[in-house]
Amino acid sequence: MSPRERLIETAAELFYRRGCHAVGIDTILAEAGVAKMTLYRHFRSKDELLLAALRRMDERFRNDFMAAVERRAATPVARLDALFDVVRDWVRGKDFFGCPFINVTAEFAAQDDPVHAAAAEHKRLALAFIERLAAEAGAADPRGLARALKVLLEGCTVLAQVTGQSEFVDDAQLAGRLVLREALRAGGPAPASGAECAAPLRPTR
Amino acid sequence: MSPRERLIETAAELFYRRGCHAVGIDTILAEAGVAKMTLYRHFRSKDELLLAALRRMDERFRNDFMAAVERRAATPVARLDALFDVVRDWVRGKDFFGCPFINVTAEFAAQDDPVHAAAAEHKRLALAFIERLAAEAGAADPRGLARALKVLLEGCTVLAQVTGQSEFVDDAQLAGRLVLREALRAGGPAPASGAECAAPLRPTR
DNA sequence: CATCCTATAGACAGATCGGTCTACTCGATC
DNA sequence: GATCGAGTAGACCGATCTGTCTATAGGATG
Repeated sequence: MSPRERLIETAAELFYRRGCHAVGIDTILAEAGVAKMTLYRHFRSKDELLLAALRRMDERFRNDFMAAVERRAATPVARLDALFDVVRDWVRGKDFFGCPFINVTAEFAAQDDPVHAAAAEHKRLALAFIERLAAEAGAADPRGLARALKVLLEGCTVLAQVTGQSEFVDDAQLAGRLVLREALRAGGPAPASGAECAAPLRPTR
Repeated sequence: MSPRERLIETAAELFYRRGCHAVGIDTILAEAGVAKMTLYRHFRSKDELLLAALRRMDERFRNDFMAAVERRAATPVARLDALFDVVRDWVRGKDFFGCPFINVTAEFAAQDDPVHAAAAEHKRLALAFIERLAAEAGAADPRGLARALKVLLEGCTVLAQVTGQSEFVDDAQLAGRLVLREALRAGGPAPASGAECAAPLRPTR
């Protein structure tokens, strides 16, 4: 792995688990085994390294997330439910420290800050993925359904982070099934595909 | 206002809007107009000042929040809906920088850190308030209803913070009414009080 | 008036911060 | 073999960080 790659990977991990302002450049350099001059040959500043790390996290996170959802369920409706299962696995992991994109906005509160903007862009793309699933599922209002589910997903993620209780994902999933059922009943052209929602309102695991 | 009070108030505001690690002691001292020795006479360290500021924010936040909810609606059911209205007012304000308790967990990720624990305690108390309302509303499962609503509230708060779109509160409120209707239908002893939920599924403002 | 407590102002220490600079090594290419 | 670019090691700079120290002022209480 090239020095540049090692820097981005190491920065992404350290920024995520310790916070951006709490991690110094020297720590990243030591962990990555890279000289300081090499860092500044590739990036203008610490903030640019942070931006690169965020872009990397965005790619990886969305790819992994989408792949996990699609691996877990086959139909669009089932995948909308599987969103919560994937989040559950995530928040239960020992490497879970909340959503990295929410976390950076806590340290870069200004909306027009490039770091904050990168986090907002991630949320926009993640929402678009859910909306695509919602459209495939035949929801009358895919955008509204996606936004409601996204609210539930974000909510259980932060509550799991703050309280340490992954059970909030179960509560979110139950509410999600309610929302899903309603959204598909309202104008779903394929009532048969909604059958999965009539299943018992329990987390799948 | 005593120097101690000025320190706590100033620290609460600065930590909230700029982040804990991004704000230095000297900045707080200058803003509060307090000498450095006075700070260390009242608090052992910066972290203890942060803890005091968090406790202050917890008290004020929950008091203001509960008062706003009770001012806005009279019945328990209506108050459960008004939770979202209060959050909407909050996130639309220019002094909104996300939930301060979520924000500190981004900078103090360790669950056993006192700062993180203070944030978790705040969430526990805030949830208890909603659960009390849910019980008064006659929900068959007050705990489950409260947790579902809390997930929605947290979710729309963080999405408003990251994306800058307060409309996520509307989506959350719509989903909340769905959850509320279902929770009251399941075992509500007072079906009449659930009439408010049969109202049009639109944000009240 | 004397004493005591609180608070102030500001110097100071030791560490760490982001960032720059020089000197050197290594490997590939011409 | 000479050259060049990328990377390394580490000194170095000015700024900033948390926290301690001294000296002094003012107000309340004895």
